[in-house]
Amino acid sequence: MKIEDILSQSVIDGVKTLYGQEVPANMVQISKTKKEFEGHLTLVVFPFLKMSKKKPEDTAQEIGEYLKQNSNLVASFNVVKGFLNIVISSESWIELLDEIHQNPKYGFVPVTENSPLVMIEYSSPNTNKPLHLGHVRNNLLGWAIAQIMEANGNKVVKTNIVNDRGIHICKSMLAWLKYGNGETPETSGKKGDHLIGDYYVAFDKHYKAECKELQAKFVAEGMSEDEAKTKAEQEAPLIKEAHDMLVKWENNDPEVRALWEKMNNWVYAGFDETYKALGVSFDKIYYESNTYLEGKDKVMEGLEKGFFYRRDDNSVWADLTKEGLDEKLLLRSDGTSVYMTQDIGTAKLRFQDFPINKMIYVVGNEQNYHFQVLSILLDKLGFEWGKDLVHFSYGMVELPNGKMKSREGTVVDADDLISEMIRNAKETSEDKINKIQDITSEEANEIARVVGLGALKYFILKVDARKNMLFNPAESIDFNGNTGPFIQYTYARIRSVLRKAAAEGLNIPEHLDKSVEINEKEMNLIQHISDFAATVKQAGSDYNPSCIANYCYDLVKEYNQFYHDYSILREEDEKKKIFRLALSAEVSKIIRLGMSLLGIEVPERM
RNA sequence: GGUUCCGUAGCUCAGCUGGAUAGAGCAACGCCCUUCUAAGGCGUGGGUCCUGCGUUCGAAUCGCAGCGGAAUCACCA
Repeated sequence: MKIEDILSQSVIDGVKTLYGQEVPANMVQISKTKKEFEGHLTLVVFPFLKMSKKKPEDTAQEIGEYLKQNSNLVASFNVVKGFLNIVISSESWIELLDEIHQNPKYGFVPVTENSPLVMIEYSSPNTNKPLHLGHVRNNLLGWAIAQIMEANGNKVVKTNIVNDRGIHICKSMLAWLKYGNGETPETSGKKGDHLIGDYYVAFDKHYKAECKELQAKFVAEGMSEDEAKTKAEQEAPLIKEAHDMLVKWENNDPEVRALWEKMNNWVYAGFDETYKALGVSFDKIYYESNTYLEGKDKVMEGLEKGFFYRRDDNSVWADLTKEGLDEKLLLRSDGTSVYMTQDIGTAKLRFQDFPINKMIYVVGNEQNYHFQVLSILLDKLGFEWGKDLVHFSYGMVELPNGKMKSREGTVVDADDLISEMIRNAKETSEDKINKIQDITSEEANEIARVVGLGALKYFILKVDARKNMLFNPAESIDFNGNTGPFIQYTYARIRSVLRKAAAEGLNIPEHLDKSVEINEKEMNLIQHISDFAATVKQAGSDYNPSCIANYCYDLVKEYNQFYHDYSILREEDEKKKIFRLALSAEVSKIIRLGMSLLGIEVPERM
């Protein structure tokens, strides 16, 4: 049981004994003591003044004395204004550390058969271009939140809905046919997704040229600039051809379908490489080409029940003005479905496939409105989890001169970024790696991979997911300071100390010796370690990986100060030496667990 | 215009279920490698927590208003 909780109960008992009044648990505010003051935990006594009818200092003194008498946790206390600073006994701290020591997955709630099932949708790429930095943020957040949900005792199904059909795919296909000369990933040496992406860009280039020409022609015929532009964009031969191709695709034209399949497979092979490099995976992948026709029947059902209405032109709409939103189109006048219809259909399929208790969509904040609507619609249509579906909405990744725009070529490509990070890590480590004598070049490469990715992942995950974040390609991601490698480095250093200790025959006992005298810094470290469980819980309820990242950094920073102050292996007092090794081992364990929630690997040496 | 989100050091970000003198990293400057891995530690300088009003013993944190920025409001996905 947590020290705070036990102490909190003692405070409740104390107030009752002293002032004869029951206080609700939420009135007991216990927080960590600020660094400037002596003590571990601080009770804010202001809420009790009305009961004690005394000055804050006197009230705090009284409660402090009660606690010291009645709780064996409390070693001493001091009062500063209305704050009661409590020093927890060193024995209690060691007991707590021992408890953590016994539990190799401290802070993780085990998943059982009866655990709720959470489905997490993330990644969800289009198959017409390679993944960029925005997708990287999505994938890392999706993976991290999946790990965090699992650590909080949920069964997790990770899913991906691949947008593999539509006009954008046809654009790539058309450009490949027109300008490709039969180029393949094999003949060109390009990754499949990059190859297709190049043709998407090629389409856009030629299309723009056509539009410009046409626009000039229409203007010459007497149209206004704007009118001419709109008309040109609709009438350009290339876009018409692409639309024809889409119609053929929908009519199952064998040639178009074969080409579509061939090119999509190239893209999937490319995506798989990127996913593998990022260390993310999925349990179930849905393809829009299989699901885009779903959802119509659900809409019709809603129409019959009177949730929706049909306009004169035959289109179907939901009126959400009562919910403070607009009206939303669900079926076009030609009866075909739109994005929203598809998402309803996908939801239906998923519910058939899995007994979902909770659905989390990891999708950018540009779609906040969409998910607000989807939630209401699913609820109306009788999906139990519809009302409280979670849209894990994350901010855009911005560049110094604004957003990434694929058409303007200002995207940061995921594959390029990953290999750049690994290369930088390799260069950086070359200066330092000679500290480790016996290291093979394979191991050096593996370290560079782990560190490079660690830097990238931590850089993205440490910032609050809701906020837009800035990435400056000119200043590549750092390896010093508040970074992934800093945390990884601390881990590797602890592991090195533990290896040396083991070589000396020093082993950490199964149960820790409670008679060791420990100092303030050590107690603070134990307190910090024990906070891990609460942090994991908070990350799970707030859907917030960044608090795990910040927790790891704080812990590592504090450990580094400890590490700097004491030479563990040179310590004369054997008991103390063992205790410090045990403490270090627990720190390394927590770092490993915390980083695993972020999908960041930790190296045994670096 | 409606809705939603954001605004904290020169830069990138923490802190936000109200609590003590608002924290890190980067950048600048100065110390510390014969000492378990210096990707480290210590120190100096740097703040109108966008503004105003309100609630409160107490506000960066909560409420309202304003200013500034972003997203969205498609028979695109």
